[in-house]
Amino acid sequence: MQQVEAVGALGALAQDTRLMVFRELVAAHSPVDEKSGLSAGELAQRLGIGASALSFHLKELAWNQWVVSRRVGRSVIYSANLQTMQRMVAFLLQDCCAGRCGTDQTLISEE
Amino acid sequence: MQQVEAVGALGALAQDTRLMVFRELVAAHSPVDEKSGLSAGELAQRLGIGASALSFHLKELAWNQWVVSRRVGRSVIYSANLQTMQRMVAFLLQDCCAGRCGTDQTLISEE
DNA sequence: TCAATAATTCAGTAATAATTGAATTATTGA
DNA sequence: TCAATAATTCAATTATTACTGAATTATTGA
Repeated sequence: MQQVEAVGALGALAQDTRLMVFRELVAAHSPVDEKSGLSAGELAQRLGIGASALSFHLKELAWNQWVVSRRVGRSVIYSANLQTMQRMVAFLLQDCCAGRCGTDQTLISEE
Repeated sequence: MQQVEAVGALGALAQDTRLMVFRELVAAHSPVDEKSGLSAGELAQRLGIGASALSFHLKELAWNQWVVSRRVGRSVIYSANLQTMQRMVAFLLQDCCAGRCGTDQTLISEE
């Protein structure tokens, strides 16, 4: 990850609605179940957000790779992309303690 | 960590200058050396930022617990607070996969 | 104490971002 | 094909945020 990408990604999460959406999708996540995730409508209902606003925020999250989407019939299913978390933490701790404290190892458990 | 705190903390890092500052302090970090850190002036020089703007951004980082400061003579020394990173990742992955994928374990190496 | 250094606060300006409702696009079932 | 459902885009408004330079506060060495 690079600086500009990191600023964008952090900004994408730094918003009340988007953070709620992301955490809802993290909870709904499954590394094994291909069908895991929540539709835009389901998210709107659970979190009490207008469809328009939600769509705006989902776009922001998707653009910054926090979520991925796929269409299933009339619905669009969103799911969390946990790899972005790994890459973000690795970026933030790059050169930590000038490399002397070993944080460059794997930071979150693999899927 | 709670939602409002997390939104604030993420927003604090989601800015070009502040992210540079934080990463500079992460690189300068040391878990053992009590005197580790960089003065505001040193940071301003290294990153090419005006003193006024830097002060504004450091305040934001400090408020959100990404950095801590201490006065040493005329200088104020800033250093990264890595515990906030741990707390943030734990918050973001809370209930991950509804608890089935074990990310709730220690996420970054202890200091 | 006084000049110099280090850092922060303040005021004004410019740019960015979130929210709302209406309009639009896409997909499906009858 | 047509009405209904799901989601996104658009336009306008409001609120936040970052930056600059000047003024202020704190600390030290001569």
